[in-house]
Amino acid sequence: MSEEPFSAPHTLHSALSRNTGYLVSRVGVVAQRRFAQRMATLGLTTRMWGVLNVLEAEQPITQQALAKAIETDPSSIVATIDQLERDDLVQRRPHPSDRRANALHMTPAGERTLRQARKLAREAQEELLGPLNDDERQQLHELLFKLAEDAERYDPPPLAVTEQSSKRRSRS
Amino acid sequence: MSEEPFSAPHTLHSALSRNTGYLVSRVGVVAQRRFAQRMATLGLTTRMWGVLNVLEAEQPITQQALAKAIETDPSSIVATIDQLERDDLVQRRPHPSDRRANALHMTPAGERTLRQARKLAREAQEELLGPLNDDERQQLHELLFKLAEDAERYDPPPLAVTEQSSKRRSRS
DNA sequence: CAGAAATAATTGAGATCACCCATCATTGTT
DNA sequence: AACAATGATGGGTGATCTCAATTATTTCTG
Repeated sequence: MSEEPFSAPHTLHSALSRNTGYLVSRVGVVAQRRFAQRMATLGLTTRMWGVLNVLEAEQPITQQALAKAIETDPSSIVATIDQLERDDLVQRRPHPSDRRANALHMTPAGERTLRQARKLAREAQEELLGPLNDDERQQLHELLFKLAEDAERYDPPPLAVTEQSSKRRSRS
Repeated sequence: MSEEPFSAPHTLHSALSRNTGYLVSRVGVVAQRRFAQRMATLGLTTRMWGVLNVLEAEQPITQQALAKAIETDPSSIVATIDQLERDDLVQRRPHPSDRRANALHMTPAGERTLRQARKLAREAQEELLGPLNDDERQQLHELLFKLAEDAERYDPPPLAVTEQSSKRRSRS
């Protein structure tokens, strides 16, 4: 009897929201979208923001290392750095011991922009986590961190699917 | 302060993983990617999976309502239904009272496929939530659900920004 | 030490996808 | 009857991701 033929749609459908995976994914894109919007204010993309963050922590870094750190294709880094260099937020300098590589450095302007970006990031965070109290935020963060850590260990990026598996593997 | 010049990259950088927003987003894409891979096994995309789920819950539904339910553009629905119909998982029937609309119905094959898809979804879920115990899973789900609920209320999908008055673009 | 293999940066070609607009048929409104 | 709103659809655009190929340089190996 409770089966209305063409009932109201109303988003976040229960049939889907049962799946935690669906929820992470969904919340993830919304978070990303909002974040991107905020960052656009400073002329930054999410990736540029990522670069600045990593760069601040590991000042002279190589583009390869950077690519791994922000989990993206090395070829995508190129354009990102191009942009950042154009905006004078980052500099490509010659790597001291490897002439193939670039040593990426942040400029003073880059640091300034990063500070502003941090403010926006906090705002975005606040907006996203609005409905949660401090305890819950803490919990959520820890849980997600575990997943992120684990996921990454297991996630053999969609590339290199079934090769001869004759690839040298990194060993830490 | 030990500042190694070109230290190891190692993914999931601390500078980024501090942001819960970054974590959701990151975990979200990984989850989605894996999920999609699994679903591809059955010839399904994530969106098709979403359609089947909603459809099962609200049998005769209109494409518009469906679009809202799975949070996507109505025009994207068209191709999705085309595919599902081609695979004989879904049928477009005439809407009883509105000749513009289609009444979407699931076929028996659709139900079968959905059941199999559910199995895969459980597997994916299991893989994703591997490092968490039952309590934690429960917690995570509830937290994400709150966020999803809230986000969606606030999220004025990137479309229909404000009115025609918001033509401002950042340029530097 | 020469030659081979691996690595760093880069370019460019597809492929995919989200978003948007215009169109057409139909419905609802006055 | 005229007009606005809605459902389905097609098409077009731009952004993004992925992959392959290229060049320069370094590292490995016999």
